[in-house]
Amino acid sequence: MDNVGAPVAQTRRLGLEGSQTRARFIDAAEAVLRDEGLPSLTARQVAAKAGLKTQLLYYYFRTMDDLVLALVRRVNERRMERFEEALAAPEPLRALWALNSDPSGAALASEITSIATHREAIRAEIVRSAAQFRAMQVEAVARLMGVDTEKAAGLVMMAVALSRMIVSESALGLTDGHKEGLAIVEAFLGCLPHGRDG
Amino acid sequence: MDNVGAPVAQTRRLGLEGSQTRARFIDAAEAVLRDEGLPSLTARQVAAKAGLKTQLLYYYFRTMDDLVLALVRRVNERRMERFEEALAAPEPLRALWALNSDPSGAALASEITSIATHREAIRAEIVRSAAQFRAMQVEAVARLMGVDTEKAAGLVMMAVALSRMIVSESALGLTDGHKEGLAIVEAFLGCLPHGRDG
DNA sequence: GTCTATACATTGATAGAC
DNA sequence: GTCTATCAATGTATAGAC
Repeated sequence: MDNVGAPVAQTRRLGLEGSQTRARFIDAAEAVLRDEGLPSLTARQVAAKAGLKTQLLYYYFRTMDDLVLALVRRVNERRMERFEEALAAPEPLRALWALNSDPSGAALASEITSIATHREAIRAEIVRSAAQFRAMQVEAVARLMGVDTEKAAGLVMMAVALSRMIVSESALGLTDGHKEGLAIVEAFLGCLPHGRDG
Repeated sequence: MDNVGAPVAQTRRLGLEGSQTRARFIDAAEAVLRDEGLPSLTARQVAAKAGLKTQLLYYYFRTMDDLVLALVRRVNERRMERFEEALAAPEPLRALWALNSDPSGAALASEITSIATHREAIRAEIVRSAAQFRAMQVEAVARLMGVDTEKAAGLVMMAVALSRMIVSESALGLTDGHKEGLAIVEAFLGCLPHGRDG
């Protein structure tokens, strides 16, 4: 009957998941990660971007890793929502391509991949959500294009790889070969708009 | 006749470019960037990896940005050397594919892209060398495959994008769709080995 | 829920002795 | 060329008042 209802390994209070202030910290973390990059994703810089005190961040998140984890989960949730919206669009394949070609989403995805590569504590969550999203895209492409899963998997790999590279290079002002690369995707996907490059 | 041979805006001494100790710092910076990522690319961690004193780093490089710039230049020089070697190989296209699929090279390229995205002072050098390398690959592929420059540019974009994504995902233990994506590249390149995934 | 105050490690960088 | 000593700024994180 000892310690009934008492937190055991928790010394500090924590804010609730539904809190709006908590969401502001996640918003700020997303903006910092997208605009300034992983090395700038620090408690002080996130708090500054949110217009809140640094110490308040630790009321809502036990550690910085917890904040990053919350950010990763929210990015994935929103991506899933946008994926469902794309499937419901008049031209789902074109909408899926647009989703993958969104510069802000691609920048975030790139930074999150970087986190997965070097931060073990967060890697599993990122890998899990990436695999889930990939599988959903493959299934959708197979259905929409009427091809088998293997063919769809190859097409998705190619389209995602190409769109990521084009977006990240475009952000650097490097556009050589983009038009030509897209021509190949278009030859495969058939129904995509021409002349697109970002 | 004033200030002949005297440094004007330089308050601190600097080591020579040819120095072996300088090279050790660049080696260490490369290892840290590849293995630990950009946030760990600090003067102290680089010096620790090199087995040298942190302050000695500032004898060879005015700032950390100078060290990163020197690293970027050296990575590019070595890549050019490996590119020339690939062209001289018995099967140049296969050798070029292997060069682009080298995990250690791809990891470095990914981190360097991240630097280019967020550090203006270094971006120009990275973009310049990337454009140069891309142009050389396109020219080589056009010649080796007997296709025009535009077709070659598209193939290079696709192959580079796909190899980068496959390498970076493999490092995370994510291999879904890799086999199928490579099957498409192989259909285009024809002479590449089958079943490769790294 | 938010604040002040604080502890303590690490950061980039410099000065000057040897 | 390498060393010791040092700096202000920033990093994560905590304690406790309000």
